[in-house]
Amino acid sequence: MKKRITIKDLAKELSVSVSTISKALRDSSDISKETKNKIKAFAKQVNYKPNYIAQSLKNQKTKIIGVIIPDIVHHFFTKVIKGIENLANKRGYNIIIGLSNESISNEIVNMEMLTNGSIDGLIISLSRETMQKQNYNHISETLNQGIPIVMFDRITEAISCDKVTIDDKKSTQNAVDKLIQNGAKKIAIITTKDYMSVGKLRTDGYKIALKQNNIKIDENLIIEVDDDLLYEDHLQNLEFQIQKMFKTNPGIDGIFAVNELFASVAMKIAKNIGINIPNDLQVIGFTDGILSRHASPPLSTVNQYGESIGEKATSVLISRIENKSTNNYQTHIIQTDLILRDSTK
Amino acid sequence: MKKRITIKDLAKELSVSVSTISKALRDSSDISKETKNKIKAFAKQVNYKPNYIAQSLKNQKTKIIGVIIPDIVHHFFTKVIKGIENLANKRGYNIIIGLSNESISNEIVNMEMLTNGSIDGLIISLSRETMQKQNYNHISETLNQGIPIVMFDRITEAISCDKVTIDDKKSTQNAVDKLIQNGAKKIAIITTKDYMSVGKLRTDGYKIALKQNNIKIDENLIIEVDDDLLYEDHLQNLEFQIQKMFKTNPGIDGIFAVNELFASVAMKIAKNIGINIPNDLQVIGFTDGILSRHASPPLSTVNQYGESIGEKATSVLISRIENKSTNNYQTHIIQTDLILRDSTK
DNA sequence: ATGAAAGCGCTAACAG
DNA sequence: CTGTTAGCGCTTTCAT
Repeated sequence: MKKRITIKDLAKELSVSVSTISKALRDSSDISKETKNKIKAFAKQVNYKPNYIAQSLKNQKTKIIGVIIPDIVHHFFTKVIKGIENLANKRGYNIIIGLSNESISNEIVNMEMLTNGSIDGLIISLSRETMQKQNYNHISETLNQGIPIVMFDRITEAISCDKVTIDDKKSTQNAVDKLIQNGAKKIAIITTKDYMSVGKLRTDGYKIALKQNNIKIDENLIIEVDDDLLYEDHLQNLEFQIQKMFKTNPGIDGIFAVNELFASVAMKIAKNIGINIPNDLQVIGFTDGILSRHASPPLSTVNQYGESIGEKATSVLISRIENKSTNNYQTHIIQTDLILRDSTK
Repeated sequence: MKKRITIKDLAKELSVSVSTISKALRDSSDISKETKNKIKAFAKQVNYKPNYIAQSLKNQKTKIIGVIIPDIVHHFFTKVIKGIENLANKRGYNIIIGLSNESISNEIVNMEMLTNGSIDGLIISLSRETMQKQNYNHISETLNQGIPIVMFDRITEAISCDKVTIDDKKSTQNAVDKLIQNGAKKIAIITTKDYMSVGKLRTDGYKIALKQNNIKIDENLIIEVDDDLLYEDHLQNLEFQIQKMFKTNPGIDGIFAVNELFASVAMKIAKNIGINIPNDLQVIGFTDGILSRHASPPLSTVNQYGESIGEKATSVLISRIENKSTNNYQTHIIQTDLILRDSTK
């Protein structure tokens, strides 16, 4: 285990000052071409690597982006991270990841760890509990500290900052429209509770689509799944709710689900009851993940382009970090697509 | 945007020295209880937060663990990260994530970014290309720099360091045994190329199980899927290979697949050909992901306990970091389980 | 064109 | 018990 070589070591070896070394390595016009070349060559030869921490302290920037998400075992978030990491790396940034596990206290702890000098900016998707309690103090504090934040997916209007999201309402409306065009008359939506921005918006989109097609809204067909049901361990519960839906509302011929899990569970249950998909029942999900592609039949779904969301969030954040541009925050809308597979006609 | 408050500010306000502040905040026995209380109270009042970067520079440790994985859009890795993040946070560490995207050059770039002072230790699962080229210089260099490394899943014997893995051979053997006990006679394995440590080991386990049960090994039943086929975009290719397998080897009544994707694609194709699962064909996969649970029929599979792997890797790494214990590296084997669902009798 | 020196924020040895 | 000081590795202003 050899000691790390520092600028000081180089200076000693080459009998110049540390400032000369530093400047030469950063290509300062102060230094003659000759000296620069000599120093660079030597640095490479002895495999000198600058210490990022020291640079960070001096420059007051770490070239690290913090990313806080509710859950990593989730195809959509994973895609977003991939987009973030990809662009961040290209721009010379690393990403440090914190998981809130849908809990506000975890979210806060993570933010505190990260905002004590470790990161230049933050990309976050709020935890469910945060949205539920509508407590965003930690967010505004961080913003006040001068750390730029970009929110995505789980966003809130209560905070003014850059945001990247999709048009949940319109995307849902399009999907439900498709169901209607395909002949569906009795369309259910399987969604989440109201306080989840996305759940609410998607439900709105569903209602709009029905209205515009003169289908009257039947509240019995709006299934708001309990929170915990999002988790794998609560699958039985989810299944129970969906089973109940089919039982109490015979004749459902279309389902829009706000995520692919709900959609594929609904398909499974429908098939068990003997409902044929897509002939008797058409289903469209949200988020094009592995489940959608491998469900049987393959699930038609709204593709969210998670990687694009991640990339956009990153580019917005980096320009905020580097330009220190003032206010006029924007909400960027990323395009979605309807991918039609065999769960629709 | 208020300026961050530093120890110096506190010192000025309270008319004591910075060292008194520093010591008081770290509960040094040097300082009187009174002073400590006063200082702590004041610090809290003005919301003082230590600057991690400065601490890192001074202490020569960052309390950050680097994690490099081949791909994040992958249930298993995601589970491992969850385990890592969870334990790391509990122990006061953050994790910084790098994705190699299965490429050795990305892996190297990421490692270089991280090992220039940013991290105290590294957890890594090697990229496919790295294993293929058997080029581990970047790994040994990092080790030489004194940065501890823990490898998991995609490990190599060529490097001596701590490792966390499962008993791939034995796990596979058990699974194949089960197939045999259930009456399967003509069992195929869908695996990856030899240079993937896990693929090779699992193939070995398969062979052992057959041998011990006096079934002779038929090389035609060992399907080594091309590398690229692991990727979603190459699904058709994967399907083609599997179709061919069924065509050229009629009467297959058992399949062991080294991951859940291969297993569920195999099931889909089999069903299309009119093969009944599990009556005519029993299937067992590897890694208990979302696909397995939602396949139809639900897939019997070897559970890898990714979170446990992540936690173990983290605890080993942290004790290495904090104890600077010397050599005698260990390879830790994490238990696996056979989860029986409806794809087996 | 080069170097001396101050300082980023914090810690810790040493002195008093 | 408290303070002075040096220093982590690097950047940058200001002299020379």
